[in-house]
Order: sequence, then structure tokens, then C-alpha cells
Amino acid sequence: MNCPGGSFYLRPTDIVAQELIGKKLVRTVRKSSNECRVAGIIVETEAYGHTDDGASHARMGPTGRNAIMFGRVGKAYVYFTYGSHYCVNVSARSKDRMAGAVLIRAIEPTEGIEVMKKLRDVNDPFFLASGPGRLTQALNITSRLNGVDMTDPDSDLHIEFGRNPGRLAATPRIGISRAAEKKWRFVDASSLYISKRTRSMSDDPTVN
DNA sequence: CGCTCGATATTCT
DNA sequence: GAATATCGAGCGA
Repeated sequence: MNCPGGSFYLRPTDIVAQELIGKKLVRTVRKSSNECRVAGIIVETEAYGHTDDGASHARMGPTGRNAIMFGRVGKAYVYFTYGSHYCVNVSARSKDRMAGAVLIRAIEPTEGIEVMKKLRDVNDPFFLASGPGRLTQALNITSRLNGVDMTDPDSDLHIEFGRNPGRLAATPRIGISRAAEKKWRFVDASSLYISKRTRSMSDDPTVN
């Protein structure tokens, strides 16, 4: 299976975030000799910028945590938040910016669903990966994967071409107070796998 | 149901 | 000390 290459991520982050809807997020879980794909279609993303975006971790310049946002594009930026959850991003930016990333907030599970159920300890497929913290738990993503190349099909965490998205909607981002006017959250509004709280905002969408 | 609250990394004030 | 790119347990109506 083929992956979007570096040039895909070397564009404005809001464009990359839109075009990631419908792509496939793939986690390769290796246990002893055999390996197992755990994957799903990306249905919700958020774009984060650099000094142009007050809500971005990169807004004040590089720190230990956000270093990946300033490095090569197409890499996994994984961080721990609220004392209990991991979030996954892909580093991305336009050529005239120093930093940026796209947060992957939800996937529609397609492969390795039994593995996800085990990792999450839930059965309802909706609750497997509908939210940034749930998604990382379902795919066993931790800070160990920070910095892996998501354009490489051999990486344990990478992004592949998927399907054509359904109805694309843009809304303000979730859980931020700075730069709240930016409509940099993107969802496939026809998907059933969007968290309920975020779904209600898409009922009044700015359709692209 | 809907609301409050705890967990506690990382950064900023 | 406060805020945050979150989630779910535990409560009370």
C-alpha cells in the first residue's frame, strides 16, 4: 500500500488537515514473529500553525516537547496531556513557516478491530477511536512513537491513501481559547465515528 | 441522563 | 500557581 510523501505535508496545515480526511492511519503491532495491522479511516482532524496561530504548541518557539513540529514534515508528534492522555499529530507546514502539525482526532476503525477492543476494554465500535485520547489508546500510541516517519509504509505508525471523503465540514477547534475564531477543525460529517460533543458543532457546518 | 471532578505532563505566568 | 489540542468514573435528579 502506498503512502502520501513528504510534499503532501509541505503545504499550509489547514490544507493538509482537510486532505487527511479519508486517508488511512495504520499502526503495525508486532508480537514475537507475526505482525498485525490496526487501522482506520481518518474522519476528524485539526490544523495547528506556528506564530500565526495562538492555539499552537509552537506559538512561542521550539521547546523540548514541540521539537517535532519544527523538524522534517511527515513525522509523528505524540504528546501527553491532561495528565492522562496521548495525542497524535503529523508534522506539516508550508514552506514559509518554521513549524506546524495536524492533530488526528478520530478514525473509523477498519482493521484489527478486535485488537482495539482489547486495548480499550470497550465493545461499542463508536467508542473505540472517536476522540484523540481514545484513538491513541486503541492504536497503542505512546511517546515511544514520537518522531517516527509517517510517510514510510515500513514504520510502525504511518498514513496510507484511503478512500474519498464524504461531506467535509470545517468548524472551530475543540478545547482551545486562543485563536478560537479559526475554523481549522475538519470532519467527514457523513461519518458516524465522530465524538458526540464535536458532532453537535458540525450540525451547523461551514461546508467546504 | 447531565454535571463535576480527578489524573498530573508540559509550559507559561 | 494556572491553563491545557481529554476522558470517564461517580454522583444526583
